[in-house]
Amino acid sequence: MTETTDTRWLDADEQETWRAFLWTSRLLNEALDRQLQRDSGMPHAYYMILAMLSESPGRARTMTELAEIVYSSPSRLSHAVNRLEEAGWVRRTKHGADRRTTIAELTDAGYAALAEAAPGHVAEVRRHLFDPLTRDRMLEFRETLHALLAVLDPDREAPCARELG
Amino acid sequence: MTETTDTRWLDADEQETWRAFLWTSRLLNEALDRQLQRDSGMPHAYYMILAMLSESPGRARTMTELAEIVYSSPSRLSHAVNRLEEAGWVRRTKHGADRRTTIAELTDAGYAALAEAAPGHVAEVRRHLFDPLTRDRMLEFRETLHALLAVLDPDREAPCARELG
DNA sequence: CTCTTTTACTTCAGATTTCAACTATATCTG
DNA sequence: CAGATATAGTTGAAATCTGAAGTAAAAGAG
Repeated sequence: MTETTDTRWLDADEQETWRAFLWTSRLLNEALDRQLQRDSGMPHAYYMILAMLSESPGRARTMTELAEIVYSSPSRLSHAVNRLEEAGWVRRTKHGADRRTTIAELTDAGYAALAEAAPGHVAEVRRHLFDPLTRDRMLEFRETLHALLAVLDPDREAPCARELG
Repeated sequence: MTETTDTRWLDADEQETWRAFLWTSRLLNEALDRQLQRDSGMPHAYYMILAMLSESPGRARTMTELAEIVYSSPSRLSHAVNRLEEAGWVRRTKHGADRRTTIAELTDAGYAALAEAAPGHVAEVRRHLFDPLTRDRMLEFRETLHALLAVLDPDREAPCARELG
């Protein structure tokens, strides 16, 4: 509590890097949210839920798994799935063996909505994230992000855990 | 409208890069929000408003300037300043010459709150963003972010516009 | 000097997120 | 098996954010 330690402030380069990261992520997120909301009537967070479900075996996941995959709190996911269920894009089922767990399943309508939203969304991601970068820069960017993720989310199985053995 | 063009989907590397960026920015933002909310009772967005005001001449800015600096919509800023004013951290004044414009000014209490919040916040940024990166990686990361910002926010005066002349 | 347009900001309503309970089921302990 | 604890998920209220509409003042057009 009594933090007598001197703070090591950010130097100019760090300051600029930090703010660049902040603004970049905010602007990118806003651009994607606007595009998806305008063209497909859903926020980006909801698109991601549909996308992750579509890649899951049987297009279904337990709520807990799904929350982990989309980096969402259980509460936020629950609210979101409520809306997605209202839209008819996701269906909830009860797990047979463990009756605590709920399974969220992508409906055909949900898959169709995703399929229709995807091209515009991908175009937006490409335009803002990949078009401005050379391939090499993109790959080194990814390495940097993985280094950050390793600290931010240590428990996650590292996506680049090839060097482990 | 009739988008007959075939979508160029993301390849595996792009997909991984995109999601790494998404999760990194989300996790970092959540970490900072939690730390600031817990230790200083304010969300990160509000901290940023105080911080930007503190760096402004006279610790004051018009609402429009402030909104641009913190990359916020006028509406969001207005709501935020309402709360900051309730907290006694910011004061609104009317501009003399142009009676449309409102000036937001950091109060002494606001400066004090900022000063108290800063060390913990900076430590969190350092821990999550800079400790995991070498200096070179940090600098190249910054270049990449500037390349993205140039597209996301073309009207902004580029922070690295040295090459222009 | 009116009329129109722009600019600066606020407000309203609705949507989403957060955080703290809360319910229900399963598991573990003795 | 009874009781404690852990897990899975939901709910409700408060906070925040969004987008559209509204207000007021300034600037421009005729």
